[in-house]
Amino acid sequence: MKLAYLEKIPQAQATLRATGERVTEPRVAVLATLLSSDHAMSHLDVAAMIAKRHTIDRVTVYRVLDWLVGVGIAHRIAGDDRVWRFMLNTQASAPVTGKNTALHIQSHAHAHFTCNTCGQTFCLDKVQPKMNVKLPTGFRTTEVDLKIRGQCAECK
Amino acid sequence: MKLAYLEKIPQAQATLRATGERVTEPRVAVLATLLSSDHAMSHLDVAAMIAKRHTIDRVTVYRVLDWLVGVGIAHRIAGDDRVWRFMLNTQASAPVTGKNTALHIQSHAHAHFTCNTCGQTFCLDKVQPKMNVKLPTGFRTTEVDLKIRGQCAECK
DNA sequence: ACCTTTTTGCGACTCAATTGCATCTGCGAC
DNA sequence: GTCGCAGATGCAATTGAGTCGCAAAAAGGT
Repeated sequence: MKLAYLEKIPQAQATLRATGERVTEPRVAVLATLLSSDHAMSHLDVAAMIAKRHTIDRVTVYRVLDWLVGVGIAHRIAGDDRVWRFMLNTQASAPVTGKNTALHIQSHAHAHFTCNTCGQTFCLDKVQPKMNVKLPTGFRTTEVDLKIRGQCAECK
Repeated sequence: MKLAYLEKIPQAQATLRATGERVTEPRVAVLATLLSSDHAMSHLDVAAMIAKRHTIDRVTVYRVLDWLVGVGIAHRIAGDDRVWRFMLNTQASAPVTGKNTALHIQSHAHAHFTCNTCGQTFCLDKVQPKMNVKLPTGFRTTEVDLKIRGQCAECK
């Protein structure tokens, strides 16, 4: 069962406190919103959700979202509509560190799925892409994103 | 050896003629520009390149670029700066058609490399990502993009 | 409760991309 | 060759995501 926004507030506060940074009301609200969502949200999605209960400035939402990315709680996904979407990190979505020309992506490479029908983007934590990618000589890898488009289970 | 813009014009005209659509001067110019580039170009890159010889409206560049994508000659890549970049398709970059839950990406999945230093994006045609991705039940795949970030051979 | 540092809110701004509309042009028909 | 018109272009105005500067507000240690 999916818990709603309000019920996620304590968890959001705890997570924020664990960072050692300031626990502000907008940060709690944004994080609780992300916690209550199973798909990636744009800054506007987040702002609209919060606006049902509090007033919040769109710029603050942008800044909190960026800050969450900076401290490693969330990550951003480039959408096909040139809008950033945000989603919480999980253990399974740690950054991939490559070695040299022959890159062997161990596991935990980052995979996203975007539904062409409903437009929602999901983070495929359980997906373990085993990729054997041979880059041209002299190329070094620091990060890998796998983006899959298609239709989700709801939209078939 | 990399051929320059002017020398690519006949090839551009031939490719356009093959589509059966109108062969206009802006289309030839845009396509010749893409043909003369080894990396992905933004609409502004293209417009600036063409502007050295002809005058062209930015909106026309947008429209021609979109049209090239529509007829299957080029494809667009979402950059981290929310700017679209365009690159010609090659045989090796055909769309991937998935089957069902257990997706087995044969080959020719689309891979791009973006250099964190010089910012250029290359299409990795020679890369044959062998991926074995297991999607959640009910998800169907129509398209796959692999985006790799790091440093290119020039920028080490 | 006080003080310092960090965040927030607000307004103005940037810039890629889009839209509406009038004009022009590629190209098939004659 | 030139005529006609569907389709393409140019221009001006608009949209909308994201950013910046700055003054006011709030977090958290003392």
